Amino acid sequence: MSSSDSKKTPPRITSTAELARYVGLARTTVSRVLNRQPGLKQSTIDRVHHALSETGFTPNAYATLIKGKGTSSIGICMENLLTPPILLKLATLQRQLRSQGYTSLIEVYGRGESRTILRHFLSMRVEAVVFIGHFDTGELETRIRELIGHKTPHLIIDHHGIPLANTVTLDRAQAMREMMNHLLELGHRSFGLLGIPLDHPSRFERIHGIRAALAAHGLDLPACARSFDAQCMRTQDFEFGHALARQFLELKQPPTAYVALNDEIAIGAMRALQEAGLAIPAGASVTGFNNQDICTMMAPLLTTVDQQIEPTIKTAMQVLMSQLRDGMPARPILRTIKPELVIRQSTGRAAR
Amino acid sequence: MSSSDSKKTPPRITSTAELARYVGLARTTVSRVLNRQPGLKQSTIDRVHHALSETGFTPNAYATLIKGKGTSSIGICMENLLTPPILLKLATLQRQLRSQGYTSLIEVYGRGESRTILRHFLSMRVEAVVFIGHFDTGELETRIRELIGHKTPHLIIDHHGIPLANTVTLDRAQAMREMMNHLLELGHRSFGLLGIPLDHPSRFERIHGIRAALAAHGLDLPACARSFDAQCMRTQDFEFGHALARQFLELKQPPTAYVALNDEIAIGAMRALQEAGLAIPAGASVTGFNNQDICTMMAPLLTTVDQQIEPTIKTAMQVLMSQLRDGMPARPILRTIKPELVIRQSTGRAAR
DNA sequence: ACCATTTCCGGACAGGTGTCCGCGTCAAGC
DNA sequence: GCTTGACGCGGACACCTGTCCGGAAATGGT
Repeated sequence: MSSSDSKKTPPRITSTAELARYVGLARTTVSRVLNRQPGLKQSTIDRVHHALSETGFTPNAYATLIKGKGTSSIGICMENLLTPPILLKLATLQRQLRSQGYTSLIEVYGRGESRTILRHFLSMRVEAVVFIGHFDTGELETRIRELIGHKTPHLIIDHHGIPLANTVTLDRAQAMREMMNHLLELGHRSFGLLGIPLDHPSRFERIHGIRAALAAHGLDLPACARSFDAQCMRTQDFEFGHALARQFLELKQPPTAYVALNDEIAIGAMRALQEAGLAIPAGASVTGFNNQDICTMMAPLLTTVDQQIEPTIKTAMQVLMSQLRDGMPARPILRTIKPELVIRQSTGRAAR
Repeated sequence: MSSSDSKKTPPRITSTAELARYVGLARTTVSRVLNRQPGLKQSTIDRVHHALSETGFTPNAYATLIKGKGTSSIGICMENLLTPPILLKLATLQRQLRSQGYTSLIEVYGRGESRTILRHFLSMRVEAVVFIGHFDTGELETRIRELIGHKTPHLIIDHHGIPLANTVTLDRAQAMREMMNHLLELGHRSFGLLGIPLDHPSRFERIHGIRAALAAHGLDLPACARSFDAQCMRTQDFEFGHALARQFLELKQPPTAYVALNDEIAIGAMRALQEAGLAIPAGASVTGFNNQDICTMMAPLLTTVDQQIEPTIKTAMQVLMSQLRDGMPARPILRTIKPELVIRQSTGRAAR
C-alpha cells in the first residue's frame, strides 16, 4: 500500500534541485533539459519531462527573471470605468502580446492610484507600460515623465493631448467632420450636441472637427449648434442623454439633428425624442459614437462611428514592438486611426 | 555644464547596491531604510528617500519574492468572451484583493490555452487561482485537479457542475423558479424558451428550476414549454433571440410568455415580436437574465434576474481568504448566491 | 579628553535558477 | 583491451535583496 501510495502521490517539488533528486540526475542536467540545451540523450530528456508532468513542477519564475535580462512582460493600465470598446481593446492587445511571447500585467485602478500601480510595474521590471482609455491628464503626464526618465517604453491608447507621449488614438476630429458632412448633406442646419460641451478641453478635438465641417459649409458653430451639458448632471449615460434631449425639446425651435458623445447617450436621447412623439429619423436625426453592439439592437438602428479597434491595436503593437526593438524614439510617436462612419437608420433628411 | 548635467539627469539605478553607492551609504543601510528597520538617523532616512524619488528606483520584486515567503498574488482566469457582468465581477474582485494586499495576475484566454496559463500562474507562485465565467467543463476539471495536486487554493465563480471544485455560483434554479412563478401568477400557461434547450447539460439547472415551478402548479414541462434552439445557429445573441422568436411566431398557437437565457436574447426576441405587431406586455411577455444596463434602455423596460454581483464577490472573497488562512478545505466549498427577480414592464397578464 | 551610546559599515548567508567548465563514466568501435 | 567520443556530474559564479552580526566610526554628554 505504501508503495502504491508513493506512486499515486508524487512528492511536492519546489525547486529543480528537488526534481533532480527525484529523477536521480544532477540539478544542472535538469536545468539543461528545461532550457533545451544540446548534448543530451533523448532518454534523459524524456525522463525529466515525464517527472515534470507527473509532479507538475514549474521552475520559479522569480528566480529566472531576477537577472533582469528581459522579463518579457508588459504592464497595462486601465481606468476603473470599463466600457465595452476599451475592454475589447484590452482583450485584443493581450492576445497579440501573448502571441509575441509577452506576458501582460493588468491593473484596473481609480484616480490617484496610478503612482502605486506604476511603481509596482517598475518593480516587476516591466519592459513597457500601456495606458488604455481616458485619464486625468495631469496625473497621466506625470507618469509618462517618470517612464521616460526610466527609459521604459510607453504607449497611450485613446487618451490624446499629451505631446511628449507616444500615442495611438482615433482621429476624432475627422470622425466628427465626416459625421457633420453626412448630416449637412441631409439638409440639417441646427444641431444639438449631447455630452460635447463647446468649451471643455477634453472635447476640443470633437468640437474642432464639428467647427471645421460647418465652416466648410459657410456656417458658424455657435450660431447653429448648442450644448446643454452644464445644465445636467452626468450620471448614467443613458439617463444623461435622456435628460439632455428633454432640455432641447423645451426650446421653441429644437434642433433637427442630435450628435452624441457616445452610443448610450444617443440612445437615451432617441428615447426622449420618441416619447415626445417625434419619429426618428423623420422628425429628428440622432448619431452615436463607438459602434457598440447596442447600436443594432435599437429601432431605428443607430448611425454611429466605428472605432476601428483591430487597426488600432495593430498599430499599437507596431509602436510597442518598434520601441522594444530599437529603444525609445527620439521624438514622441503619434499615430492617428481613421474612423469609419457607419450610416444606419437614425439619420435622415431634415424635416424643414 | 557637466555639473548641471549630472544634476539634471540622475543615473539609472538598477539595484540597491548602485543606489547605495549613489548616496554614499552601505547597501545594507539602504536596505534597512527601505524596510523600515529601527536604529537609523532621520537624516539618513531622508537622504535615501530623496535619492529614491530623484532616481525613481524601485527594488526588484523578483529578488524580494524569490524566497517564496508568499508572493501575495492571485491568478485570475477569464474566458475570451467578455460579457459585462463578468467584467464587473473582475473589476470588483481585483479592487477587493488589492485592498487586502494582494496583487492580481489576469489572463484572458481561449479554449485550449488554459494549460499554458495555469503553468504560468504556478511559475509565478500564485497563492490561489480564480476562474470567472463559463468554461469547457472537462478542461476546467483537469485544471482543478492539477491545482489540488499542487495544494494551491482555487475558486470558481459562475461555472457550476464540478463537484470537487470550490464554487461560488448563482442559484439559477431558484432564479428560474421565481421567474416562472411570476409568469404563472400572471396567468401564463404556455412558454417559449429562448437559448435554453430542454435536454442540454449546460442548462440543466435552469430547466430544473422551470420544471419545479411548473410541477408546483400541476403542470408538465414538455406539455407547456418548448425550445427551438436546435433549429437556429447561435451567432450574435441579439440576432439569435430575434431568429428564435420568429420561429415561435410561425406556430398556430405561439406561447404567451418567452423566457430567455440572457438579456440580449430577450431583447432580440422583443424586437421580433414587436415587428410582428405584438405589443409587449399586452400581446406577449418576455424575460431576460443578468440585469444589464440595456434592460433599462428598452421600451418596455425588461423584466430580468439580477446576478447580485456585490454579494457574489463578497462571498468569493470569504472563500478565498479562508483558504489562504487555513489552507485547503477538507471537502469542496459550495456557496450559492440568491438571485433577485427584477420585475419591470416586459411582463404582464396573459392575453388569453 | 574620556566614555557611553548611537549609528553605520562590510562581510556573510540564503533563496532558486542559468551557465560555464573540468572531470569522471560508460558504451561503442577498432 | 584500448581509444574515442558522447554524456552526465558537481563545483563555481552570478543575479538582487533581506537579515544577522561583529566591529568601526561618529556622536553625544560630562
